Amino acid sequence: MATGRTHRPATRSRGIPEATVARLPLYLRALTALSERSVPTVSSEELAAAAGVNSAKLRKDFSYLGSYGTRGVGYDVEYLVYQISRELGLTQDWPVVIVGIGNLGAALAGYGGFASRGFRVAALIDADPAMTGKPVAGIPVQHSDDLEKIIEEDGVSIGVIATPAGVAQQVCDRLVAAGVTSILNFAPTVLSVPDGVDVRKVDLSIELQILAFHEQRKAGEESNAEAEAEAEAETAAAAVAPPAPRGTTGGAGRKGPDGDVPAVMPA
Amino acid sequence: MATGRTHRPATRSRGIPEATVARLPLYLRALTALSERSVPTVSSEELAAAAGVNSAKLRKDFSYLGSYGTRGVGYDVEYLVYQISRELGLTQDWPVVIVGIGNLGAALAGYGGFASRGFRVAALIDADPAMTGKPVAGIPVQHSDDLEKIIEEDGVSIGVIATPAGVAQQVCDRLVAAGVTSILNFAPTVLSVPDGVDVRKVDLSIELQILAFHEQRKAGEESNAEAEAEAEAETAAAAVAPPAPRGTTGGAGRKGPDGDVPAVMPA
DNA sequence: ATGTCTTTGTGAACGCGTGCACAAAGATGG
DNA sequence: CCATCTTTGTGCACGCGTTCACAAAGACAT
Repeated sequence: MATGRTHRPATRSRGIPEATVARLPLYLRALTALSERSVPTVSSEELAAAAGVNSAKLRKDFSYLGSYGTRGVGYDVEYLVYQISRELGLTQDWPVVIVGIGNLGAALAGYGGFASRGFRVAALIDADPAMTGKPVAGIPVQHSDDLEKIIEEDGVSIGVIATPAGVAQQVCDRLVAAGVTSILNFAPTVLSVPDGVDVRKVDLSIELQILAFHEQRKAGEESNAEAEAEAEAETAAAAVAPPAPRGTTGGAGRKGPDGDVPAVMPA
Repeated sequence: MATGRTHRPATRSRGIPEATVARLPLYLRALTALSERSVPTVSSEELAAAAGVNSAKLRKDFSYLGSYGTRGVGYDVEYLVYQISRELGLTQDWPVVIVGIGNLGAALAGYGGFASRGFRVAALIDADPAMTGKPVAGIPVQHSDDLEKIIEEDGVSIGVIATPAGVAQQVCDRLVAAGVTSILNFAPTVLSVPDGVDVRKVDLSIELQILAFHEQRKAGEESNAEAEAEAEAETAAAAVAPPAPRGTTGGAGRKGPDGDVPAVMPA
């Protein structure tokens, strides 16, 4: 999960739980795959397997949408594709602007998964004048001076930020001021937005860090098979690189106002 | 959040809740920013604001790691950076391979957020012979024939898949067979892996679809201010594009409009 | 029509995550 | 040394999400 919702905390949207909404695209993908293979119907068990979830969960998810299945048979693939698409709002056209055409922005511009689901890349925007006019994925890059004009003319309500972290907030502000109400943020920053604007964040390095955590745990488990492990590796760690917990009062402990402090060099 | 864990369902890892682990990188980022500005200490309130979370949640999260704060003062920034880094396993070096050097793979290879957090790009791998030897982000691309050798020689345990969906599963199988135990998957497919292997998924289009859902809801709310809205737009929608609820034998019907095929083009 | 068999839809129980609210801990000043 | 003030750490309650398990619904055969 590279995901993390930000705004709109636990507000059930129109009776459909957030967790369910987040899984609908998953079902939709599995269903379109079946549709292409001309499979007419599918059971909750089969579809759940294809989507990588539990079948009970899938049935409950669908129950929020309505009773679209047939007992004893399963779900009609085409019908379900349509119902989910409609629920997600994919039956209409969503113009999207991508701001920041670096490697990532270019990758996004060329990503087939967008166009295939109702998202249309209305414009690519970059602050670098050298990029202006250069076609990326077949679309000419426009200069960020025209950001407001582009958004208003095309009625864009969804913006993707793929800029460096330093300028993400100001880009965000301009997008919002121009009328964008949903933002997908790839920059590693916390964006602050007014009420009514949704922000979703995708952070590439966070996912890796979570993997590292589990990886470390796996490695630790197999070496310290016994109990011993439980007793905080604190002492051992302290021997390696021990910034003092706090100046402390009495302790002679090396207080380090700016002690060496290991690793994690600045981004 | 663009994210979604896959394997390892609700297993509390060593007493630290998954939800907390997922937030640690967030805190770490905020803390390193403070560290760069040489801020010595920070209160839970301030740090929570910087990380975009609730302060009670932050304190509870930290309480799982231990008592690293000082009442009446706050947390020592440097010390906390170290503790979180250690908990996440970032004090050690994690060699990572990226498979599939298209636009996205190239973006990942050059992403600063990796190197700055203990992740080292050990190799870039692509199946296209034309790519072999070509430097991307300063690292020469290697051919996928050498995948197993690279992984074993470098002791790589984390792999990133940025290939087209069609080959993601086989790439995954080869990675796992060669010894990789954590996988970050950018291909829009459900990967199946043996027990003991962690998979995390980042799907760019899923995030947009979730945004679209909320966007649609927002738009619907303001236009249908009254009750009327509640009564399923079923009939109206059916008039627009109504695949029969149970196509049965007759209508083979509209094949999937979108070639789902994901892109993330290989070269 | 009737019975059997498959699969959905959901009531209910459970567990995790979140947020409140407060006591305990320590800093700071007199 | 005592009083006051700030901020942490956490017990507790609540709500969301997940899972189980089963009754109801329909297909299908006889």
